[in-house]
Amino acid sequence: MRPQFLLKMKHLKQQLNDGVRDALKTLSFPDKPFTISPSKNPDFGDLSTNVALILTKDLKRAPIQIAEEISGILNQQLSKHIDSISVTPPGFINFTLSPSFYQSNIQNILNAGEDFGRSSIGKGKTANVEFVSANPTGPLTVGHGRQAVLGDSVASILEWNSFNVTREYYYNDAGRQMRILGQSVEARYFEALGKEFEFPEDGYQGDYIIDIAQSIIKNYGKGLNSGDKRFRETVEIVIFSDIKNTLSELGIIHDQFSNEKSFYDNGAIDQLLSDLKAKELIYESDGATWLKTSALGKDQDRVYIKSSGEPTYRLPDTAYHRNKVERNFDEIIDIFGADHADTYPDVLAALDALDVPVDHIRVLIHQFVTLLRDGEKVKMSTRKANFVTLEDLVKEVGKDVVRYFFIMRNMSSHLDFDLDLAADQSDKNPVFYLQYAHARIANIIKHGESLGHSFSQEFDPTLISEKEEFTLIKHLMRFPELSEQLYESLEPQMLATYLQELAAHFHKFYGKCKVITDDSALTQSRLALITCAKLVLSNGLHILGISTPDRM
RNA sequence: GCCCCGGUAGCUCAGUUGGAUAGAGCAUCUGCCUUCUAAGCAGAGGGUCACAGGUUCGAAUCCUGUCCGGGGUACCA
Repeated sequence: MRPQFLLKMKHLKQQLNDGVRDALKTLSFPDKPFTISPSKNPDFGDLSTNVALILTKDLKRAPIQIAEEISGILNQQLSKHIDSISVTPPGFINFTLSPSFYQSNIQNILNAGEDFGRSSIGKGKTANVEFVSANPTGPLTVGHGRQAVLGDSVASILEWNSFNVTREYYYNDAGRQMRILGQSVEARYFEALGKEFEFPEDGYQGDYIIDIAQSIIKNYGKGLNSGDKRFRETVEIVIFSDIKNTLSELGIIHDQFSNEKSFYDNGAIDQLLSDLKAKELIYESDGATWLKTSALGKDQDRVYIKSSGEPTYRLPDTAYHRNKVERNFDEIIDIFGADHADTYPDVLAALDALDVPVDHIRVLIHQFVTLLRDGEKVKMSTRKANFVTLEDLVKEVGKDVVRYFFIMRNMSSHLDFDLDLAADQSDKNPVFYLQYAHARIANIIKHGESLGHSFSQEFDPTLISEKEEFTLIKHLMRFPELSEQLYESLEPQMLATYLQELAAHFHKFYGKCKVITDDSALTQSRLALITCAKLVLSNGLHILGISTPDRM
C-alpha cells in the first residue's frame, strides 16, 4: 500500500469552511457565521452547510438561489475528497465525501490507537473535581451514587482531554450533624451496657450505629464516660472506611480528602471573616453573624455563624473554595446535588467580593434520583435509616450496570432508578449491548487468529465498500470531535448515547458483513475496521469506568 | 409568593449551535441461528414535542405567560 496523505475530519471541515468563505468573497456576499455539520439524512450527502439560509435576509433573495450560486463556485474547485455538491430545499448545500477519504481514515484511527479521540485541550493544565462530599454520618446511598459516578466520569473526561486531574472529597466534620452522630453512638453504647441513656432528638437511627457502639465496647471497654471523644472519632473512622470501600468497589478513588475542621485549625476561617469584615460585609444581628449578601446582588443576607456559636456550612465552604483557588488549578469543578443549587452563588459572590478569581470554577448541578420499588417511590433519609445503600446495589447488579445507569441520563433530568428493573432484568440493561459489541469483536479477532488470519496492519482500505462499513467508519471518525464536546459540556451522558449508536452500527455491520472469510485480502481490511471499532468502544467505556469484556 | 430543574411514543429517555421527514430502548406484534457470540439483526404499530402566544426564512430547541412534577427559599448539610 502506498503511503497516502491522511486527512482528518476536522481538517476537511476547515478546508470546506475556507472554501465557502472564499466563495462568499468572490460573490461579494457578506461574511456571516455559518455551520458545517453532518447531514441527518444520507440523501443529503455527508456534510451540509446552512450558509445560504443565513444570508437570505441580508441579500433579500430566495435561499435556494443563493445556495446555487455558492455551490457553482465551489464546484469549480472541488477537493479530491469531495465527490459531489448538491443543493436541496430550503437552501442547504450538501457535500458528499469520497469513499477514499473514509477508507484512509481507518489507518488514522489505527495509528492513534488508544489515544484516538484524545484531545490536547488540557495539556499542561490542572483540574480539580470535587464530588461525593457526603458527610460521614452513614453509608452511601443510591442517591449518592449518581454524584459519585457522575463526578468520576467528569474527571475522566477531563483526563481524556489531557488535564492533570485531582479527584477531591470535601466533608464537614465540625458541625452539628457530626455532633449528633457522636451522641447517637454514645446513646447506643450506654444502651448496650444496660445503663441509662438519652437518645438525641434527630439522632441517627440506623443499625450501623449499634454496630459501631458494639465495636467501641470491644476496643475500648465498658468504662467510657459521657462526652468521651472516642465516640465521635470512632464513628467517623468506621463510616469513612465504609464509604471509601463502597467507592472503590465502583472503581472510584479520590486523590485528596479535605475537611472543614482543618480550615478552623489553620486559621483560614478567621482570615476569611476578617477579610470580609474589612470589606464591611459582615455584621452582627440577633446574636448571629451575618454575611451581607444583599450587598452582593442577592435577595437576602445569610447567617454565617449561628447564635449558638456554630457556623453554618457557608462559612467553611467559602474558606474551602478560597483554598482551592489558591491551589492554582486551571479548572475547578464542583458537583452538587439540586439541593445545593441555591447556596453556591453565595460562596462565589463572597470570593468575588474579595477579588478571589472565580471564573474558572464550573458548578455542575445534578437532579435527584428517585428510587422505585414495586413501582412506588422510596423516600430516603440517612437519619431515619430508610435507604438503600450503594454497596448493596453494587453487589446486586455489579459495577458496570450501576455506573451506566447513573450516567445514561442527562444530569439536569431527574433519574428514576427502578430497583426491580436493575435487579431482575439486568440482562436487558443497555450497558450489555455495548459490552456485547466489544466481546463480539474480540471473538471475531480470536476466531480469525485460529484460522491463521492475524491482523497484520497490511490491508487494502479500498476493499471497504459496503454501506454498513461506511456508516461505521463515519461514526468512528466523529469521536475526536465528540471528545471536545464532552469537555465543553462535561456531560457523560453524551458519551453513553454515542457509544450506543456505535454499538448499533457495529451490530448492523456484523449482520451484513462477514469478517473472517476465504478472501484473505478482504478479511484483513475488515479486521482493520473492526479493530478500529474495538478501539473506540474501549476508549469510550474506559472513560465511563465500565469494563470491556472479551467474552460474554 | 419568589428562584432553579424538568414535561418529547403505553413506560424510561435521546435530540449538538435554532435546520430538512422528531429518534432509541423497554413493552406489543411479524420474520431471521447447518454460516465469526441470537445479550444480536430485519420489519410493523405507536406523537397535539404539556398548553397558549411571540421572535425567525425555519422552533422540541430561543422569549413571555399558564398548567403539572421535583428541588430550594432554615441560625439543616
